Amino acid sequence: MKPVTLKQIAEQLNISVATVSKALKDYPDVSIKTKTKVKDLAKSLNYKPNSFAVHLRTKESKTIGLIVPEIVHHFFSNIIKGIVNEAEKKGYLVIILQSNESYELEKKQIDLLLSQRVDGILISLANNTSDYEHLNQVIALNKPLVMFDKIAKMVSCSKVIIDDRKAAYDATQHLIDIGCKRIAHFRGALLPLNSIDRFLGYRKALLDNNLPFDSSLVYMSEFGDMSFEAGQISAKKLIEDHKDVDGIFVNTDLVAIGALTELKRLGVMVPEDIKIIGFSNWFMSSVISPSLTTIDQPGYLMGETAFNQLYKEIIAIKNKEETAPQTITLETKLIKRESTEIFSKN
Amino acid sequence: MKPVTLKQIAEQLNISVATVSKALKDYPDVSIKTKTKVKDLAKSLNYKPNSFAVHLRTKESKTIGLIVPEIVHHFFSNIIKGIVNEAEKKGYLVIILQSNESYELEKKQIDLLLSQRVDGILISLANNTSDYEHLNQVIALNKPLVMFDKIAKMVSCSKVIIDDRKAAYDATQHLIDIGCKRIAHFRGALLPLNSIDRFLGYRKALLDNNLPFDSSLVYMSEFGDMSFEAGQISAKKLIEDHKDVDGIFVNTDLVAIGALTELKRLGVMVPEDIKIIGFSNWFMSSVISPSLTTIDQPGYLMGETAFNQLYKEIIAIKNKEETAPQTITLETKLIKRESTEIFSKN
DNA sequence: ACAAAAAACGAAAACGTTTTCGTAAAAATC
DNA sequence: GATTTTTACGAAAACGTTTTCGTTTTTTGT
Repeated sequence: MKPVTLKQIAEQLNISVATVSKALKDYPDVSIKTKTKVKDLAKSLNYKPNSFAVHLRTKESKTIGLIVPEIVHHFFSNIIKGIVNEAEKKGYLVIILQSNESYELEKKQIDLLLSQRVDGILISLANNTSDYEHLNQVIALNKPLVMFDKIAKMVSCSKVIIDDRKAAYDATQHLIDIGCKRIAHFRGALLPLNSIDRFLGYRKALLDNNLPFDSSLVYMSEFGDMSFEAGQISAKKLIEDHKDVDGIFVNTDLVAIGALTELKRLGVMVPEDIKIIGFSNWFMSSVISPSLTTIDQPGYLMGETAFNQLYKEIIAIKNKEETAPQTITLETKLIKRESTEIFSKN
Repeated sequence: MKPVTLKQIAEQLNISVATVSKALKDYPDVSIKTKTKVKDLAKSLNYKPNSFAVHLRTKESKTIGLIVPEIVHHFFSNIIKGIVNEAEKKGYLVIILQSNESYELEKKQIDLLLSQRVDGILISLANNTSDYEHLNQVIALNKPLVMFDKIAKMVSCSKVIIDDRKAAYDATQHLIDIGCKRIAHFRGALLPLNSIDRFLGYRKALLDNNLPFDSSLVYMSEFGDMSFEAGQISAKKLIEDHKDVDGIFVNTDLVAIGALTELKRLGVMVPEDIKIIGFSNWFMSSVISPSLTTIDQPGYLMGETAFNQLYKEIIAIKNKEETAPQTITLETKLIKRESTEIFSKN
């Protein structure tokens, strides 16, 4: 009933605890004979080292902390999966926490993880996080910290991101390439940074193609929420305000799908009248009708990459090596689907 | 740089480690004066108890393990969210592991969690888990174990489930109520249990309504996978084989959406020609067109409930009370949408 | 002022490991 | 067979807490 300890094994075999410990870890100064005796008994008693005792001695927990703003989200759950899978391969466990887009919670959770003595922390910031003291505290403790997707440029740690500005540029360019002249943008809130960058990418693409930038074509949902309804509302307004729009670049797929639905309801044809491109490549974008052209964000890869960077830094610190913070930018990909198919006008 | 310890605080204040420890935990045998001195210094040094030392002494880790077959899944990520949120409220951290629907991995992960000395384990089984030794091992160690959704009836532990048979019955009954006479079923694989129960609910509803059960109307995808493509393939076969079918009850939403798409491609109208009902209420079911009638599975609530049951058992064991395993059945709800709207024939 | 009671503190053991260093036993060398 | 070298083992400290129990100090009552 109570877990087996080294001591019990030692007593049964009439040898010392030290020898048992060393036998199990294949120290060279234990004879083969006792090694096999010890290992056999350990297995038959189903011995499992007490991780607390181990970690107390060795100062490493083989555990990392992960903070995401929201668990129920296709992109983030893919990231989580990437992290968890990769961590397990390297013998690390992942403690997961959800900040619910709240800075206050995020701060508390960092504290929690620190007192849990995790070996490192992976984090994607809450939207309203603009103070970075809690993050700098982690760095000050010389504990590896890697940020992904929703990052703060000011914090001096490694980051794994996509190039939102470039991806948005590509998306907009695609609309232009297939003939759109009046392109609207349904943008995200003022924070996180990602929204801004996507907006800037959109604007740059217009200007680079000698299309006028018209700020009245940029829509932001009332509460900055990225919901299905936000897409519906913006689409309705857009059709009321601007009859001549022929393309929309939307900040995120869910909003794009809302817009798609509303346009359909209003009798506006996609892609015939208006072409739409989303962002993130949510699974559902491939199965709705018309299917949604979008930018693929490599969630799983981002999770893997973020963990591997963290792992490198954990090992480096263990070996007392210096490491410089790195920023890794992952490739995005334009996924062409029906919502931007060229409609022949004959 | 190195974390602050009780010893350092004690030395600075010229008192013993014991007193410091007691002061921080508000023991009655420490004077108010020293308590405030200790607490102030602890705060200014940003002292955080070393969790390993604490846990080594107290024998509880304030950590639980969670194993799910798949993280990237709307239903499961909702469950995860419910568990993580509820756990945090009670001061517990969650270590998350993904079995990838593999029994082998699941077994290893149970071992991992046990050696990590978690206070309890939450698990939803992999499809091919049919041996329960690893689970019984947990129970034998008197460590709380709660299974949810994909359970094994044979294992003597608490369970949180929905009544799949009844839910499937309700779904089928709904099709019957709105006039369907020839109802097909796209079922899941032979495991998990849930598929079987849904199939049985479907059959019972037919028989209770004096409709013949025709096994040729029951389709199972080749590899037992519940994918979009599986829905497309089954739909195609169905239309080839049975011209007279007017309703389909599908094992899960994603497959239903695949079927929906294929029917549309084949020129079969939903709901006019064939009515479809899914299962699980994936988010996308509400935004596709036609929107999909389905059975709502309360994922978040299931997560909350599962954690709370586990928590109860953790506390009970701590207090050396006996607890009998409980099975908690959560309510499902029929969500009526366009895919089963009644089509007036005039 | 003195004993008794109450309050405040500390010494030490314990939790289960890991690892250093010293020593005993066995093997090798001449 | 005596000495050295090699091999195998164990004692003990350390990691940072918590908690019991004994001791000292202060307060109370007379």
